[in-house]
Parts: sequence; structure tokens; C-alpha cells
Amino acid sequence: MIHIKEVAKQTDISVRTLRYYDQIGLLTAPAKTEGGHRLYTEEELKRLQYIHFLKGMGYSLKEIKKMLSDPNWNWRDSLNNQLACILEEQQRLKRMESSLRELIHGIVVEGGDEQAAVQKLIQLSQQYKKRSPSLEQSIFSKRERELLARVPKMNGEDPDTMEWIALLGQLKQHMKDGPDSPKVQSIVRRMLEKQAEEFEDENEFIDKLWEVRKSPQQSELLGLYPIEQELLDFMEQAYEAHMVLLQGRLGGKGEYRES
Amino acid sequence: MIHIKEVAKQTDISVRTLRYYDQIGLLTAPAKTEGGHRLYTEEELKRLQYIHFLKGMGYSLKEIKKMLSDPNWNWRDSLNNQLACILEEQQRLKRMESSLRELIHGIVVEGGDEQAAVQKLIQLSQQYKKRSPSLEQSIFSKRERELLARVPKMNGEDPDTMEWIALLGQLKQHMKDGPDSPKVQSIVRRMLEKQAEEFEDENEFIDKLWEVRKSPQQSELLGLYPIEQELLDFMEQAYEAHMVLLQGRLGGKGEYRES
DNA sequence: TATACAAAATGACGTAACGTCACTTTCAAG
DNA sequence: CTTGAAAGTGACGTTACGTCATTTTGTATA
Repeated sequence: MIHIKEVAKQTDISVRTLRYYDQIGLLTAPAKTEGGHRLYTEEELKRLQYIHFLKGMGYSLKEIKKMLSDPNWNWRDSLNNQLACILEEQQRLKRMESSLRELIHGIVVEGGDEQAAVQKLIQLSQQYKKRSPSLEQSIFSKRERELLARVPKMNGEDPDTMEWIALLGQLKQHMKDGPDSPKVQSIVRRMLEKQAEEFEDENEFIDKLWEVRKSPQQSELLGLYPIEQELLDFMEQAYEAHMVLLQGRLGGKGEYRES
Repeated sequence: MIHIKEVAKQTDISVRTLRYYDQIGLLTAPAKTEGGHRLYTEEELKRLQYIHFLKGMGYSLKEIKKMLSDPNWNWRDSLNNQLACILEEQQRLKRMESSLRELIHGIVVEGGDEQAAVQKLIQLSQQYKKRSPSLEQSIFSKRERELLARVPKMNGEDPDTMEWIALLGQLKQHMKDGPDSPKVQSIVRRMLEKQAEEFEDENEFIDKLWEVRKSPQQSELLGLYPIEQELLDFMEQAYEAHMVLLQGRLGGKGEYRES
């Protein structure tokens, strides 16, 4: 006969828990001293491990009690059911993770204004419910829709996505310097460079994507993080300034190759 | 001014919940009618969506209240922290999933005896805590330890693992027929075939693995699902019977190639 | 054997985020 | 003015124990 504290020590389950299990009839002490102290046997140790394991699988104490008392319990269905629940919960956590990453990155882009970032995310998720693939199909070809999947979505954890977010955030910070300031121009150069790396020779696609980007409404419909109008306009100005500088340099050297 | 039911309808949050939020001071109604009916404004709708979103991220109402009331809240740290929690929870669910699959498969192997399957899993998980890589290193070479990782672990969901489990279960079912019954022999043939497919030309490794397999203790130490002695012995008998039959057939045709 | 002290027992309250009664009061239309 | 719907408040139930407070029991020592 084993005292309650010994059971607790061996199974690493608290004394309180053991008393509770006794109370709800999940694991009753098979004997008591005259004074009423609980006494257990090896049998209870086993059953306790069993219970502990099942609890670890996510079952509630009530369910476990039912399982252990019913000799005809359908284990196959029950376990498969539990597995399905767990897989569903995993999906839920994945979605949460994705949203959190989006929010974290969003705050960087919004320059630390978490209010704005949350608002945009809420907009986005509401839009997402009623989004139909019609817009996507009307604008982009099949090949281009494949490319679309590779556009950073603000919720990635890869270094590539990270840099895009950082660049956007930097751009916002330096809006006050004007579109042709050296800092802004260096950011734009880097953006074009990355764009070229990822989507080389897909100029038509890039142009279309930019057209969509320039409309916050359309961006939302495509599930893209909505960039505010001001920043978009600034990017376009910076881009044009970049082109002018480029032409100037090339013109000075007597060459011209861009259309 | 919007009535409580209208707010509930628009946000899809129950009236009870709104009253509760009012009660705990998370979303207080800015006005009331003479009779005490709550009246809300658009402002509260926004705040409510905000709250709902944060709750979806896994924050408790108490935390949300703190976040929304503190204008100097450190969002970056808080969000990253939450993300870390979610990733941890994902790990936990993955482990649960793995154990559940192991148990479901184990019951098949044990011929429906879930008691035995659970017992073995508990043994295995306890062993796992104090397992050191010493045994693994002493028996297997580096190359062979790589192969070891490919041995089905009872918790996979791939068709390959599934078949191994099914074969083991079938073998157990047909133990009563004797090791040289046609059914058993067909199972053994299939097992050898699969073994050859996965580990062709790794005979030395296969032999070592079998040696380990034949000792339930060593199997446990390696984290392999412990197959009961009886079944192991039967497998060996069936294997030997297979070899005898093979030699008989080859011998009859005047050929001999096995060592 | 009396005493002291550890360990056990019991009972009660608290936790999170509401759902679900039960009962009363208010609102708005006819 | 009545009436039925909607709103209000209050209380209990839920899960799986942790954490007191208080009392009783077991056991070792003087």
C-alpha cells in the first residue's frame, strides 16, 4: 500500500490532483487507514499513467472516465476523431501565426502605427471572406497567376520578404526627403534590383501588378496588404525620378536604350 | 446611437458577450437611455473589431484591456512574444499528433488490444526521456544512423508506413496458422520485398537492425516501437521457413546462390 | 506515554469567458 | 393603455485544478 505523497512523487502528479481524481471518481483509492488516509496500489499507478497519457492527448477528464469505464469503447473512432480535432487546431494556429506575422510586418511598414496596421488587417480579413477569384482571373493570365503566388504577402518569414518590408518601411521614413534624395533613390534601386531578380523578363506582369498596386481597392481584392495612397504616389515619383536620372546619365554618355 | 442587438448583429458577437465586456470595463457603452438600455456609437464598433481581432490572436481579455488602455504599450515585444507562444503550441500539437498516430497504428499491430498499445507507448515515452545517443553510436556507423532515420516509426501517415503496420497486424493475426502457412509466407515475402526496396544493398545494416529488433530492450532504447517477443520469434521462424522453401526450390532446379 | 511535528483530510474560494436560465423592467407600436 | 419584444440584472454552471485555512492523523522522540 502506497501513501498519496509517494504516488505523487513517482508519477509527478500533484497530491491535490490525486484527491481531485478521487473526488470525481476517476481514480478512487482502493483502501484507507482508520483515520481516512488514502492508500494506493501498483494498479492505481498504472491507471494513473494511463490517465495522464490520455490527458496529454487532449482528452478531458470526463471523456477519459467514460473511456476507461466502458469495456466496449470504440477506440478507433475516438482516436481518429481526436486526431482530426488536433489537425484542425493546427490549422487554426497556422492562421494565427500568419496573421501575427502580417501584423508585425505591417507595423514596420506603417512606421510604428499599430492602430493603422490592425485596421488594415481587419479590412483585409473582412474582404477576404467575400473575395471571389473573378478579379484575379480577369486581369492576369494563368502563367501570371502563378507568378502572383510568389509576390511577398507580408506574412512570410523568409529573408526576402523581410527585406521588402524593411525597404517599404525605410521608404516611408524618408518620404520627407523628397523622391530624388540619394537615400530614396538607393532604396528604389534596390527594389528594382530585387524585382528583377524575382521576376526577370516578366515586364508585362510587373506592369500589371503595379497598376493593381496603385489602386488600394484592387490590392485589397487581391489579398495584398493595402499600401496607403500617399506612399504609393511617392514610390511612383521616386521611380520616375530614378528613370530621369538614368536617362540623364546615359544621355550624357551618348547612349539610350530604355523605352 | 445603436442598440445592443444591432451591434451584435453587425459584429456577429453575442449580446451576452457585449454585456460582459461592459461589465469588465473592456467596452463600456458611452450612453444609456433613461431606462438603462445601452447605446453604442460607430466608435465602439471599431473598438469591438479591434478587440475581436486581438482575441483571435490568442490574447486574453485582461491582456487586451491592458493593451488598449496603455498608450505606451510595447506592441513589438508583445506580438513577438505571442508569436513565440503560438509556435510552441504548434510544437505541442505536433507531438500530440505524432503520439496519436503511433497509438492508432499500435492498436492495429496489437490486434485491437488498446491497453497493450497504450502501455507500450507509455514505456516508450518514459524511455525517451533518459535516452542517450550512446547506444545508437556504439552499434551503428554514421551512414547507418542516417538509414536509421528512414526506418518507419509508427507515427507516419505515408502509405509506406501504413503498409508496414498492416503487414505486422496481419502477421499477428495469422500466427495461429504456423510460420510456413501460405498466408504467412506471402506476408514475409512482401516484407522482404519492401525491405529490399528501401534498403537495397545495405545488408549489414539490415542485419544489425534485426539484431536490435530481436531485443525489446534495445528496440526501446532506440525509440523503436517494441514488438512483443512472441511476434518477433514467430517472424524469425517464418523467415527461416521462407529461406528453406527458397533453397528447396532453387535446389530442385539445381541452383544455389544464397549464403 | 505525552508531545511535537510532518503529512493528510476537508472545505471553500478563485480562475476565463461566457451560455443559459429566471425574473423584472423598458421600449415602441397599435 | 396594453402588449409583446427586447433589454436589464443576478445567479449558477463549466474545467481542472492551485491555493489558502482549519482540523485530524500518523509517527518518532524524549
